[in-house]
Amino acid sequence: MSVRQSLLAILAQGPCYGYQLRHEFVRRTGSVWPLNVGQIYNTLERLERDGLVRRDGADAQGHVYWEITSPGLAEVDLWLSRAVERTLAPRDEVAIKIALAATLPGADAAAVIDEERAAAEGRLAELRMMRASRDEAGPEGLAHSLVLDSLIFSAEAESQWLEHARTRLGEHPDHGLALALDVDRPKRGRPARAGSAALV
Amino acid sequence: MSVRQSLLAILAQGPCYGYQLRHEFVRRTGSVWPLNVGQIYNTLERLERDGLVRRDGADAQGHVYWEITSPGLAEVDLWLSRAVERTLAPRDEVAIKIALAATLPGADAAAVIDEERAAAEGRLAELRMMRASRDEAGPEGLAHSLVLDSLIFSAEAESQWLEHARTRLGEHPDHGLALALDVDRPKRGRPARAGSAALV
DNA sequence: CGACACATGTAACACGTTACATGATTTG
DNA sequence: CAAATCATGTAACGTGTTACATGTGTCG
Repeated sequence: MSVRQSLLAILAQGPCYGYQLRHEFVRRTGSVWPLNVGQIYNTLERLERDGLVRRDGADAQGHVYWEITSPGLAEVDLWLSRAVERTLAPRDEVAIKIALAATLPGADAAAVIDEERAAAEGRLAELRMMRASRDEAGPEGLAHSLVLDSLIFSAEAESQWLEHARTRLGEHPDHGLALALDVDRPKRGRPARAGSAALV
Repeated sequence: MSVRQSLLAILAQGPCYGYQLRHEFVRRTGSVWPLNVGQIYNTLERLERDGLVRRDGADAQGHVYWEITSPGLAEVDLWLSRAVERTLAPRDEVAIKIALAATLPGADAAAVIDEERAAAEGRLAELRMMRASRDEAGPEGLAHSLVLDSLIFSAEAESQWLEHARTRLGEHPDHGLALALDVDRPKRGRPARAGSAALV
C-alpha cells in the first residue's frame, strides 16, 4: 500500500502528471526507493478505478494531469491521522528462515545465521556510508537522512537479533532442536507412510 | 517468497500432505504466523508448475501427498546456503509515510510520528507479554522464542527510530521542510498549470 | 443429531514489479 | 544524426491472501 498511498498524498497537494509524481515521490523519500515509471500509471489507474483520483485533462505539452477526488482526500487524511495497519507479527523472511533452519534436521542453523548476519552487516556498512556522504542541506535533507536512519536502525536490529540468535543457539545442548515431521498429529488416523527423513 | 520456500524446505524432510504442511510450518515458526490453508494448496500448485514438487499419490485416508523433486532439493540447499536476497533499502510503509508527512505542507509530521510511535510501543508491549509467557521447554521452544525476539528487536528499532525522528524534527527550524510541487522540473518546458497548493 | 475440526480444492483479488512498445524532445 | 531523457501507456507475472464450496470424520 505504500506506493498507492504515497501517490495519493502527493496528489493532495495539487494535480500532477505521471512523471511528475514519480519525481516527487523519489525526491521526498531520498532517492533510496526507485520507482519504475510503469508502476505510476498502473497505480493511477487503480486509484481511478476506486474513485480516489480522476483524469484532469492534458496541458499544451500533452501532460496528462490527475486530480484527487473528495474520497481521495478523505483517504489521505485517514492515512495520515491513523497509524499504519500492521499485523502484530509481520512476516520476515529471514526470521522464518532461521526458525526453519533451526528445526530442520538437515540444516546447519549456525551457518545460516552467520551467512545472514554477514549480509546484514554488509548492508549496514553501505547504508552508513550513504548516510555519511549525505548532504543534509536543502529542504529535502532532513527527510532524506531520516529515511536512511530508518534503514540503518532496521538493519542494526536485524544484525543484533542474528547475533543474539547465534548465541542462544550455541548455548543450546547438542543442537537438540531438529524436529522430525510430526506424524502423530492427524486426529483421525495416522498416515500409512511414516515421515521418512530424507535429506541428510 | 517466505511461504513458498518454507513449504519446500519442510518437504525436503519427506512427503507431506497439505494440512500437514501447514501444521509443520506453524509449529516450527512459533504459531505467530498463521497460514490460511488455502494458501498451502495454492503454493503447492505453483511449486508443481515450477517442477520443484510433484504429487505423490494418496494414502488410505485420502491424504494427498506431495514430494520434493531434485530441482526442489537444490532450491532448498540454495536457500539455506545463501543469504536471502534483500534490496539495500526495503520499502517500509511507516518510513515512507513519515518522509512524505515531513515534506507535505498540509501534514503535521510530528503528530504522525507520535501516532506511529504509540502504535509501535503497543505492539512491543504485546510482544513482550507473549515472550514472557512463552514456554521455552520442548524442542520447539528455542525456535519460538527466537521468532518472538526477532519481532521484538524489529519493533524496538522502529520505536527508537521514531523517537529519533521526532527529536530531529523538533530541532528543525520552523518545520521548514514542507515542499511544494517541483514545478520547474520538466526539462523540456514548464506545464501551463502551475503547481497549485491545494489542501491547507 | 449437530457442531466442529480435518482435508482438499477453486476462484478471485490486491499490490508490486518488470518488460515492452511508442513517440516527442532535448542535447552532444 | 544519434543517444538519452521525457512521457504515456499496456500486458503480464509473482506472491500473498481471502472467500467459498465440498465432503468426511469425530465427539459431545
